[in-house]
Amino acid sequence: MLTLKPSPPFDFDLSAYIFSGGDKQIRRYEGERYWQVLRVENKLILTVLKELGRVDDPKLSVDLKSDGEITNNDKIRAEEIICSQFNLRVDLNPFYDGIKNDEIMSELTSRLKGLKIPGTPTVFEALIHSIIEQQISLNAAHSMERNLVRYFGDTLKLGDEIYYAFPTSKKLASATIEELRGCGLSMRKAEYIRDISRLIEEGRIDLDKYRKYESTEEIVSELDEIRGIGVWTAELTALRGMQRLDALPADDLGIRKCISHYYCNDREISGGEVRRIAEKWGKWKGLAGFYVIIAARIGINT
DNA sequence: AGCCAGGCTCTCG
DNA sequence: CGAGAGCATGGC
Repeated sequence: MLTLKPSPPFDFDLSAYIFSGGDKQIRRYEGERYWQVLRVENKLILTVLKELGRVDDPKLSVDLKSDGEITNNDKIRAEEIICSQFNLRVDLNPFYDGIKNDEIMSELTSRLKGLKIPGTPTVFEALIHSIIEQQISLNAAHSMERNLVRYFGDTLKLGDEIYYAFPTSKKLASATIEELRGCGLSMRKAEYIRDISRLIEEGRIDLDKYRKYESTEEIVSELDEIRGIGVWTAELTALRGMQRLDALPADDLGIRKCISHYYCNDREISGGEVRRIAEKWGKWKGLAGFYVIIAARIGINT
């Protein structure tokens, strides 16, 4: 068991709330607990997170369970992944200060104080999710994501419970198109996912190197050159997988609708208009976009 | 039933 | 080149 000290303010339950409908054997938030399987040093560890403190003095407990020994090094690695994934070390105060002149955003942030983006443990997972979520409804995408993880993901058995880890690039690189299509994916998406996984296995793509990049735009333009990845997919991957809080998927239908709801009276707006509105949020525009999405989802009206 | 849904690529003209 | 068809499943 670990106890983490996130940078305040942090509202874990609000931040994990989007996983309420998740698969119990993959990742889910329920009864004030969030759980998922992490791959640490090629070992599968179930991590269960729970908030013990308060928004202004947060303490996050992490329970680790595996089918073998968990070393001290494993714990350190798991802690590192969770801190990064949930943006625990990010101080939200500069964001709140930075959007002070935006009345609407100020209202939303005061109502959603402590909300941080819950990302993915790996860049690869964010990228595969983003590809699957291209164009189709989230419900359809989530069903395919579940199929993919259940079919290709390694299992962790703890007593009579079984959990699935997100598949490795190695596993997906050797998948057949038929298997991937069997998860509900289109021919195209099956190809994108297999081919990108192969490029990673061949060392032609190094997703983790992007974390070191100074500029998010540079990341997006490089990812954009890969077949199957457009600007939208690259931005979403940077936001959820690389904790780039300045990455705003402006062309996203949900973002466009929600920003219009709060800023343009629900008139249909373009990605370009979203980018223009988002300029004033500066390096926090991806995070601000997430606030707007969550605000709309839980029905905050200004 | 049929149409749209957090895009992207490929193919025509 | 720019526009337009095609894709997959889930939900309304």
